[in-house]
Amino acid sequence: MVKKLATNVFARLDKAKQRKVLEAAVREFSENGYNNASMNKLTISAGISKGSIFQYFRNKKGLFDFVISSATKKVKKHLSSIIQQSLDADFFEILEILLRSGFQFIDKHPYLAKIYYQVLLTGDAPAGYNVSTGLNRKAQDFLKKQIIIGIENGDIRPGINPAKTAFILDSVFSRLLSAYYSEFIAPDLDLYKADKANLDNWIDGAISLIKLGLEGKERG
Amino acid sequence: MVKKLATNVFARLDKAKQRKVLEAAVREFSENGYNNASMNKLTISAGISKGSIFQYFRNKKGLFDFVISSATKKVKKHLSSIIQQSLDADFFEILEILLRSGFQFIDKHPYLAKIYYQVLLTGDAPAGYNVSTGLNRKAQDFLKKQIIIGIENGDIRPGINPAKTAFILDSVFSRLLSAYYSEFIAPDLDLYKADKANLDNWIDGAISLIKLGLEGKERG
Amino acid sequence: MVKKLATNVFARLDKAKQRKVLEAAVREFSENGYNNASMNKLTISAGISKGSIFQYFRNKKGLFDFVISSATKKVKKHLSSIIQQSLDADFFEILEILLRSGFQFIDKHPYLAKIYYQVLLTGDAPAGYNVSTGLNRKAQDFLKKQIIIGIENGDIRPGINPAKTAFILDSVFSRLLSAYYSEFIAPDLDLYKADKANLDNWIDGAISLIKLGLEGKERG
Amino acid sequence: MVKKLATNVFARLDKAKQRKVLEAAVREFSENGYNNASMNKLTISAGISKGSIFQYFRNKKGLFDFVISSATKKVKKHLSSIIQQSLDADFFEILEILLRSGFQFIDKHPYLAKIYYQVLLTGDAPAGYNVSTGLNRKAQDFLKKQIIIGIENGDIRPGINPAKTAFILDSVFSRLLSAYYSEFIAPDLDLYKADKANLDNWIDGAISLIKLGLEGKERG
DNA sequence: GATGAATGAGTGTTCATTCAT
DNA sequence: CATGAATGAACACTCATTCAT
Repeated sequence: MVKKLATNVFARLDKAKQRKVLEAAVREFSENGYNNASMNKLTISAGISKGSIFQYFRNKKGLFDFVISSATKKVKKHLSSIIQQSLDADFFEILEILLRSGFQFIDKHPYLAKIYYQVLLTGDAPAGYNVSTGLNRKAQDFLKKQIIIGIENGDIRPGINPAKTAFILDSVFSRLLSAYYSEFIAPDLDLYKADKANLDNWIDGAISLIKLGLEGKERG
Repeated sequence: MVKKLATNVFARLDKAKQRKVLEAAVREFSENGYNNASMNKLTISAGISKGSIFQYFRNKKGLFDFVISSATKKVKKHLSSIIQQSLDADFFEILEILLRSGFQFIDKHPYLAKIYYQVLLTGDAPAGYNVSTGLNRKAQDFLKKQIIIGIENGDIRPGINPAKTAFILDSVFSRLLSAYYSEFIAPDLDLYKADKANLDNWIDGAISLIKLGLEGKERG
Repeated sequence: MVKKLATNVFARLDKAKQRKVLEAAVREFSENGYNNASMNKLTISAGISKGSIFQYFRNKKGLFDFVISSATKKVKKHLSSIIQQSLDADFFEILEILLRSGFQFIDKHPYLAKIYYQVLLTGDAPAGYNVSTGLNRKAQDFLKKQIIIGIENGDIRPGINPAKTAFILDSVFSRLLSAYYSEFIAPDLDLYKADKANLDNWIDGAISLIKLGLEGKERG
Repeated sequence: MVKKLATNVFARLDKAKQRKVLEAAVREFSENGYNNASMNKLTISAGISKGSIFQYFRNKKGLFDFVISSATKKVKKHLSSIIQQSLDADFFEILEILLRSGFQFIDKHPYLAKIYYQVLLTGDAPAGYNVSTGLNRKAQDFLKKQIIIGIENGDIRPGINPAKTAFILDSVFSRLLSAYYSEFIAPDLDLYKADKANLDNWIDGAISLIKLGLEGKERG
């Protein structure tokens, strides 16, 4: 017996309606976290009936899974364009591309990043949700691989631990991104919804700091 | 008529009872976040009556405020001992002391850090709660001040933006601490509940990386 | 305008589809009782659209009526073959045939008996459903008639009340049947899904007990 | 840690309120069966708030358990008086006492029997509810023991299987009781809410029938 | 000052049924 | 004639908070 996927119903819907529902869901989860998001309020803000949401997604977890997986798709699409741009770049150029495109992603999808970090950093997710198989690991794996290549290239000085360094770089990048979409992370630092000039300034500053820490060639 | 401060009543209580209530509250908020924490369950696990807790703290927000402020006191006490240790230390030694004592703080108060980062990173807090006035700012201010001193000392090379650098260092440190208390942040990196050897390894690695990025003197 | 009978549409359907729908309905009602049966789940397990089932049967009650009436037809068909077998039999042989064929009926239609007894014994049926016009009365009427004949024959001793005795026999028989399809009725008595040997044993035991109670001739 | 029993809360209530709630619950379960009973409607008919019921009994199953256990207590109390009366009685006198007191019990607690048979015969009970450990087994065990004694006494002819016979007697008795409280079981037989004369008539008829089936001494 | 029973709005979820396609 | 998306009332259950004792 074939189990009907919950999303089949949703997928057959009018595209505009799909977008409306997805946007409302993203917003609700983003603003309240998983457990505190209200299916009731969500249906109101999406302009659909209570029964419909559950017909589309079976339950709250189903909707959340859908939100996450559609977000993941968006991230992957985003990343593949980054990888294109990165082909001939050295390690620190790749870092810059990565960071810059992170900010761009937030510009395009302002609520997704918050959901992602909420899940990752607080575990506020459906029961049994496996956080660690997600994007976080992929991001660090990507960084790790680039670091290894960078060491081989001579871009990065040898003797550093690629996994740990990837983790640290990821920490910095993700906090920069968080501070870009959330006014509370770094008040007074002009990173929240920063304009292009400020952003460039931060990117340059962060990258050059990292460069000094990792670069393979002698200074001077 | 002067409104009695809620905590007055609580403060006059038997110390053991105070501790029991506070511990239960810390635990409940830590495990569930602010909005998802249940006052009902809390009273049961604290072994206290429902009426009493509302008498002591007026409402859920009041209890949360108390938890946060008592946590803040603990952090400050912790920090003042750090400052003592830091008097004759150079910048990078201070960093190490800071990081190391962060891990110690988590060992002593395993639930507090989680509450703190939950509030900071997801905004899961009482309506109108002002996150940015808290410890986060203080931590960064302390770092900033040390950086400025470090530049003056020649420990740190000039040309660096102290505020931004403080923010970045704070990002790294807080993520390291998070990964120490949460199994999901950095699986496979042996930082979650790490033993002394692993911890030293991480601390050394992180500090020396930062040193390379910031240090004032020529390498070699 | 003449209102079309709901079942007309259904009756014209492909026989295989009819069977699929009926079987799914029987199963759903049997496992959950009338009120707790779900039309939503039923349509899924029947592989039919929601609209169609309401077109065929108008509403839940209509479907239930159909299930009951089709079950009644099956029972009647079954009974008529029993009556054939019973033409030359004495009363206690008829009883045995009746009981034995009851077990056979359950083997062939494992879910129907449960529905029937659920309705009869708990009243879990559509609002206003008239239970007492059903098979139950017919079974007792049949028994009553046989008892009267048995008395006339001298198979059964005179002086007993045919209607009451029919009721009592029906009680015993129906409980035996119930215990054959439901594991909870008589645990430890090896009647639930009994094999042929056990079943024969029960039938012999029950019939000979009844014989002793009713038989017309002197013992010994 | 001691888990507070849900019924503690309820037990501390005003007796009149306890009775009101219990009666409403018994009625609701009796009229609708377990799954179809509505906690919402129950609170309304009991005149209490939704929150209260769940404070008293934790959940629907908890309330049901309480209803069943309080019913069981009533039955046991009832039975112990029967056992008193049965001390010097022969087997068939005991049977009569048993049946007669069954009718008396229904007079006193008109809804309990229905709940009991609903659970037993249809399995409409909380998930995981173990039907077979209940009163049913005890009733049959009691009958079985009496049969064994009866055989030893010579009241009952030997060669009879006590367990199976107990099951059959139980079938007859329970159906008689069912027909006394439910108008649908045996319409036209004057057993539903029968007056004393009718009841005596049924009891005599049933017992004498059984006597003929089981009695140890020669007829005539 | 301490208690804990009471509350009703809120939660996620399922339901039988309708009706535009 | 078949479909299945839409619906809103109903479900069991939890919540923070109140207040009479």
